[in-house]
Amino acid sequence: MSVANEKLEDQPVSKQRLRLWLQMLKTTRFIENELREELRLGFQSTLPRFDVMAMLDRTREGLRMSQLSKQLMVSNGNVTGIIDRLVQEGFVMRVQVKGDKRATLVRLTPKGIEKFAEMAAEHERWINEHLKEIDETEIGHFIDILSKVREEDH
Amino acid sequence: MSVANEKLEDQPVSKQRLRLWLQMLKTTRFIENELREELRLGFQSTLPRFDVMAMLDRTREGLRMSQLSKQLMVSNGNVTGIIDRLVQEGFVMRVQVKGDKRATLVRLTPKGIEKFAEMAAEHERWINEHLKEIDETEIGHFIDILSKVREEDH
DNA sequence: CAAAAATACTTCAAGCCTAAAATTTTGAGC
DNA sequence: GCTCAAAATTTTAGGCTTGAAGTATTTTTG
Repeated sequence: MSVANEKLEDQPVSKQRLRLWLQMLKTTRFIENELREELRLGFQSTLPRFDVMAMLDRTREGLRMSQLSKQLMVSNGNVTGIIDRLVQEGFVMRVQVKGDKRATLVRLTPKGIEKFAEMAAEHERWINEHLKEIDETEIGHFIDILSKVREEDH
Repeated sequence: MSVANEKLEDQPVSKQRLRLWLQMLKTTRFIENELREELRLGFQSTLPRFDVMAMLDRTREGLRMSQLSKQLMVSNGNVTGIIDRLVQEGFVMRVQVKGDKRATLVRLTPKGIEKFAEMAAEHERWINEHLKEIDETEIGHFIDILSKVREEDH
């Protein structure tokens, strides 16, 4: 590729991608702020707790701490603290894995399942409202682009 | 709208929007994790500090604390702590606004300008690499969709 | 089988983040 | 000038987050 090409084509695209990234960040931050507020006022809960409960709701038999932190892309030590508080509140319980005394299985309590169902219904409504401008065709396209980013990046 | 319609059309779209949101979150979290690591290893810095410096670099005459927190969409008290550390490191300085003793102007020091220039160049390269799968046509489309979300939501 | 390496998790220190309360200063209305 | 609401920022308490160090257990390997 020529030097002229680099100046005329690569540079602008690189700046555009940067602009796109800043928009992505701003938009997700905006929606996260809204959700945080809604969870706080409506359920006296937080986003991280909701995320953990959502993951546990999908796997009722429970998940290991390491699986949780990997799926949520947050550190190991972080999950420990969030689970501590959820256990404290009675929404989650720790169960020993038999055959491996190092591991812990974490699962929702009946109270946790009930609470999550309420939160999830509202959550879906909030998201649908915030993203209402994106139509069915765009959703698919958008998801494709996003998954390409994560695939490529390994 | 009929009940049948609601079941056949609204429900699925609402689920799809939810899925889209989860993908957005996962993708931005992934890229943020990469950037955090790169800033830490390459510059002994952090994402929040970089964000603040980026904002200050765009407005060399300085910004008020309140403008900073509004632009970055983070709380007032949060910015105080980040600026404290940047001042400590010598990259930022606080200047009194004359005519209003309540307000503080914050601006980059020469050392801060220099440091930021280095970081910004690398940062643009990292973003361009992570988003390399998104071509010029898609970028524009993507940005349009994102801005619609924030517009609509007020 | 004993030593070493790997795995699962927790603890720790430091930084980021929020909402709410506190502090200081400003600006109106009297 | 005085009073008081509004504005700009900091402080505070509590929760989230990370990377690194620590503990216990399991697996590998010599």
